[in-house]
Amino acid sequence: MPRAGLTPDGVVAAAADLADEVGLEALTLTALAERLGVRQPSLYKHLAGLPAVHRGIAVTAKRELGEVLARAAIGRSGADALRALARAYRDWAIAHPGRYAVTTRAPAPGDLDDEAASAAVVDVVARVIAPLVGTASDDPADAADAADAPMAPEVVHAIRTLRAVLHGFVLLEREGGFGLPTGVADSFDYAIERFAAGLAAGADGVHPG
Amino acid sequence: MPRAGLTPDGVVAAAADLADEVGLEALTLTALAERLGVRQPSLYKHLAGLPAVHRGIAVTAKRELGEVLARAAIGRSGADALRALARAYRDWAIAHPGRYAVTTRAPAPGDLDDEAASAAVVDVVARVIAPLVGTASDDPADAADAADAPMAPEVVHAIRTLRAVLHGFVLLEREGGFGLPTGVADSFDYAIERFAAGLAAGADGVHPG
DNA sequence: CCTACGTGGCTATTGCTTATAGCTATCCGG
DNA sequence: CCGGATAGCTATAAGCAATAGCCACGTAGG
Repeated sequence: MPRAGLTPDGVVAAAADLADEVGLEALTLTALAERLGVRQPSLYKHLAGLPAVHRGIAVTAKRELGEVLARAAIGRSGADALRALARAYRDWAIAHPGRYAVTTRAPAPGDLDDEAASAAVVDVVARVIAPLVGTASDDPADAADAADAPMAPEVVHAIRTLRAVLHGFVLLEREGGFGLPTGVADSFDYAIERFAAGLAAGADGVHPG
Repeated sequence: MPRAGLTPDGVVAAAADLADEVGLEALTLTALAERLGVRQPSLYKHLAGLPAVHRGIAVTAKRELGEVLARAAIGRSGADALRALARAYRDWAIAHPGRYAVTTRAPAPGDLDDEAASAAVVDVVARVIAPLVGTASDDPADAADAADAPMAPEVVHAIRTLRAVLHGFVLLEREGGFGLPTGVADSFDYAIERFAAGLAAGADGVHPG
């Protein structure tokens, strides 16, 4: 019996692809082992069970998402960067449903790799959003600062809000939460424009007129 | 062996409570049967398996949520109604995690009860949001109209956006997607205020200044 | 009153899942 | 070239949903 030559990283990579194809719920160790040409218990030589597989997918997926978002925002600023970031997020989530499903899970406390990957994603979003918050100063230096200094509460709120919009939209779209798929892309663009407008409106002025 | 006197509705009610307590993922037929003082296969005399249990929870939960939202919006209008609706949504979702998890699933096509319950929730949201969309006319008649006539695309977009914000926030909060729980309520309020401000800003004016 | 049928609850079983225990053969370092 | 670490295997346990088939409860009909 020749060895299959598996590695933890290889198993995780195969698991991520399989999760994207069949959905995270349908990702079983048996199916994963079959794809790797190996019996199910053999996977335990490389990873400590299904939770470890999920965690592995989460770390690589967060790294990928962080890179995709960063690339999308390169060379753009202001609302333009926000639009590009949002579209890249949605496109990636739709293209990688299995990876995405595990991306929103918080890292286990003390899991440094996972924490770093998660922080990298938040950092990209922070750099795009910080200049848009409140009285919308367009000084690029603000964006750089946002990564180093502790963020202002309003920036934290804005980041969470954007993540909620993005995450909620992707999830509702995927689970068919919207009635017809008609114009979901338009609705998404609308959501991003409204969010940008809301940020630009500043800390006051909720009531129209 | 005396009969336990179960009914489909009773089983669903117990399942909803159990799901809130242990989480939807941990809601097993075995645990549900045990709580009802019955063996697991007996449940099949009343409901066609786990998917039917989920569907039953979904219908009752959507009805409950629709009522809670409607009650919260009574006697309020404009951004006030929006705030009350949003808080009621979040409170209910946090208080009923099991029910909530199944609330966002789309009804099976042709499932009239589920479709009606889902439509009722959307209807409440529509009545609150419609007056706030675009140039924010405050005529209460608009709200009533929104339920009867086909909704304008912008209203559909706005409803979807609000649902995405609410759903995304609740999910990220529950899964610990936000780093520290610090100020999540503040962030939620911020999100709603920004959303309201974005609606009030009208269809144009994305760029600040 | 009392019988007979419908049905609610049961046991037994199947097939799927994750996970562990223990064996063997392979590969690499000394 | 040999010996130890280990990658893969078989066998197996425990928990899950779901089906098949049995039996006793309880009530509708005579």
